[in-house]
Amino acid sequence: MAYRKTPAEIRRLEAVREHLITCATSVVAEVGWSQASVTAVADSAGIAAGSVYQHFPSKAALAVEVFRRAAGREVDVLGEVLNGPGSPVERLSHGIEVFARRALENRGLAYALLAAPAEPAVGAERLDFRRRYRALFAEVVREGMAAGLLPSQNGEITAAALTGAIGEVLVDPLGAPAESTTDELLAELTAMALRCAGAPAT
Amino acid sequence: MAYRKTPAEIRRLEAVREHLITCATSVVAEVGWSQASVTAVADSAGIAAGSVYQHFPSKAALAVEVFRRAAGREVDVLGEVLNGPGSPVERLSHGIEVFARRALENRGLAYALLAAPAEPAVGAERLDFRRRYRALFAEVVREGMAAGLLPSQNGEITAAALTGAIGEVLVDPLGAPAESTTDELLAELTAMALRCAGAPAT
DNA sequence: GGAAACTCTGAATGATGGTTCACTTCTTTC
DNA sequence: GAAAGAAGTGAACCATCATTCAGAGTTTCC
Repeated sequence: MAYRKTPAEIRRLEAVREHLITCATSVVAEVGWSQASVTAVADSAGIAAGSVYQHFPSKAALAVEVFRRAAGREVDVLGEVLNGPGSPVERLSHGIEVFARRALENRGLAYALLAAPAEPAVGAERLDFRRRYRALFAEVVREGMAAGLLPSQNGEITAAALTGAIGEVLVDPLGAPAESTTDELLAELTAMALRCAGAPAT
Repeated sequence: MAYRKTPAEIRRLEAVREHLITCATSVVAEVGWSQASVTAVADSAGIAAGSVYQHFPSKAALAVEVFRRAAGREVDVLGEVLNGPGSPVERLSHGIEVFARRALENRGLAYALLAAPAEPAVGAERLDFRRRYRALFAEVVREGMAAGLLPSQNGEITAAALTGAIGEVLVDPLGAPAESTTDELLAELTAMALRCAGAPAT
């Protein structure tokens, strides 16, 4: 026995891996998936292209990890709000506002997560996360119906519609330069979502 | 002067071009953009790969033409209904039903137009057509507001939301095998859309 | 210090798939 | 029928990147 990774070495490698993921996320947020070559990502992290393969078996695996980390944060935040305190309708409204505000504050990343062209592996991951958003919304809609706050409806379909509607509304502003009327956009978006779920006008 | 295309020859060439577009559309509907290689498309049309370049300067140009033709038909049909007879709310409901029914009847193509991963040129075209859908919906929403049938709202945002919502609701069933409950889906979808625009419950 | 085991490097490799082109085949005109 | 010009062919070409790998540099442990 002549070599055994010391704890410090293990930590260093882990840190490099994390740094790589962080840098890759930045690159993707800036130039999109299609322009985020292994070389570009490695350069951004200050390592050689070949070294990427010490941490990930393939570019796709790295891309999936980048997507999962970033999208996972959003699902977590949204779930936190949607399952938090307040009436179902309040939670829905607040959840959408928080989601949209976060997206508008990090447009590049949001666009990458929501809509930017990506390799198949990332596309599959995106579908999976859309399903999670749907599930979160569907649960709130069901609770709203149970509480008599929302009219009878197919919660799954409304949830899918909310997911698509929010994405579409955000994507166009995401492509455009900084929107001066963020607040109006958020107000209209949440109002639309409440109508979509059938919440009575305030 | 020793050669000059005869009218019949011009027609023949035009027919070949049309046939190529038709076959390319079928291939895309069946296997998606990413699998629709020049060779596959040419094979399907019964010509050599090189011959494609007698009709289009690049694969991207052919892909864009395929997209425009197919998406243009849908925009036309939707516009026809949305600008047809009836109250704004009726037109909106009917338009969405027609759009969704057509999509469900040609799932492969609908998926290709709405969501399938595609090269940048097609992606740009997709954005453009989404804007057209939005414009059509926005006009109906405005008319509904003017007629006092819909509450005050930002028509552009509602239109974007409708576009995204319909796409999202359809895409999942589009991926799944034939839905036995098409009618229920259509009913829920139109009901959701009317709520989204703020039409009073029937 | 030195052998063993590992990490890092970046140029070479390889796969993919759009595009080109020398050549063949077909059309037109005289 | 023959020359001129165009369309059709498909194998070769080429550009793009992800991936590999032989060698250089580091770390570990005796």
